Amino acid sequence: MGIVERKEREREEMRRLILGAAQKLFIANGYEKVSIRNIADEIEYSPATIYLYYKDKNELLYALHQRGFQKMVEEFQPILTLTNPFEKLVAMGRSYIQFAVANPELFDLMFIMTAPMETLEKEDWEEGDRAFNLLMQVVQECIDANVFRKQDPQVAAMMIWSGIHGYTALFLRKRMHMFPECDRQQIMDDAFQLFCDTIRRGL
Amino acid sequence: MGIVERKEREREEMRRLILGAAQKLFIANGYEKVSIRNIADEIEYSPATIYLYYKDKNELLYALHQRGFQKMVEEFQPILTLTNPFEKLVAMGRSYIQFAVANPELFDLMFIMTAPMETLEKEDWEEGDRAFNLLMQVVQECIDANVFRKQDPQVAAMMIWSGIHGYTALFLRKRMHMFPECDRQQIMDDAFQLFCDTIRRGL
DNA sequence: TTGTTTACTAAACAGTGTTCAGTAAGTTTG
DNA sequence: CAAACTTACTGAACACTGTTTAGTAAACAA
Repeated sequence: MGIVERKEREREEMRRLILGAAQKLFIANGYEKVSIRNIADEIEYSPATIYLYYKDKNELLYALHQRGFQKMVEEFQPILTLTNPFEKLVAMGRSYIQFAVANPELFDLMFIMTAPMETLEKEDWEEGDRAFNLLMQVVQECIDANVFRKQDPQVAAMMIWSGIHGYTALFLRKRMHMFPECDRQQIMDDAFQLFCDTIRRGL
Repeated sequence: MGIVERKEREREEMRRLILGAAQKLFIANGYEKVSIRNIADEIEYSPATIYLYYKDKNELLYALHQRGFQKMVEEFQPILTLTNPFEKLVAMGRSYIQFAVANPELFDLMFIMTAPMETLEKEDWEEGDRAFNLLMQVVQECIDANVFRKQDPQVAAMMIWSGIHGYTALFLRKRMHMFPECDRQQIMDDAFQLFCDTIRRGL
């Protein structure tokens, strides 16, 4: 009897339905319009039903954050074919920023909002770990190619990620509002370029 | 007749009372416990009264964010007496991180949360501008002292700020949860050190 | 066919920011 | 001093939020 299997499938189907509705609302109207009631309306179920498939809103946001990582990893795929390790690194940084500017709300969910992270209690952040390891690998390639001096790739990767993440976070969270609006993008680009040049020379 | 002056004083007094209560709740219980109703309870007024002194919650949060900057600038004061410009820069970075770790909620309000920034419509972010100029000045000193090569101090300052802000934001928003808890502080410190060494060599 | 499990929901709880009509005290004017 | 006006304040409501619980109807197992 395949009943339990069918039920399992239906359950998975329902989780996808909920998540899909959440994603739709999220992309169309931004984070603040994604309420349990709005999701419930969208799929024509009662709000309480959602709690039968996700423990709470944070868990749902974590699942959405996972979809964000999937999308990001897909977009990063072409870069991995580059042969020059430093160029690869720069391309990754540029893509990180581009992804953030093109999908600000999704990026926010992935790297800034605390809500989705509240679900991880003891176990670690898998999506982050995979993405970080990808970066670390490229840093190692740069070290092997003598672009960077010999050092701990973990620390170097952390430093690079922080550097790139810095503007992105400041920009998205409106912390470049001391500059006139027209200049902001330019300053960000210049600062990114300068960061690349600096680690090229100094790391 | 000094009545309008007295009323003005009383108004200012009331704004301080409200802000003080908000600050108290904020420091004692963190951001999520700071609701208009809680503030009203604290000062023994009705919630509606608060709206006679602050346009909305964002304006109140902006005022709180200003207090944060005051506190931060105070803590930065001793550093400005240092004579070596590069040492001064490193000390500023270290203090930025220390401030964030010691006052995570306040730092969040100052540099991560969007709510307080929603009040600025066309006018720019004064507190940010002042702090950034302070940094830019020190960067200029480093250029003058030939520690850094000749370049646009604005872009260089932006790059440095982003670099430092990066870990801080990632750390506070739980994006170092791929590392075991005991290692996080160490990795952050190492990455900070590496960032300092790198800009020393490459900027 | 009876008994049990599963899937779902209406309604409530406890909170949130914000607005508005109404009141009471303070101030000015005749 | 009394009447008119102004200011300061509040109770109650509005429209939301996440979440829980008791109860129902359908699906399944015995």
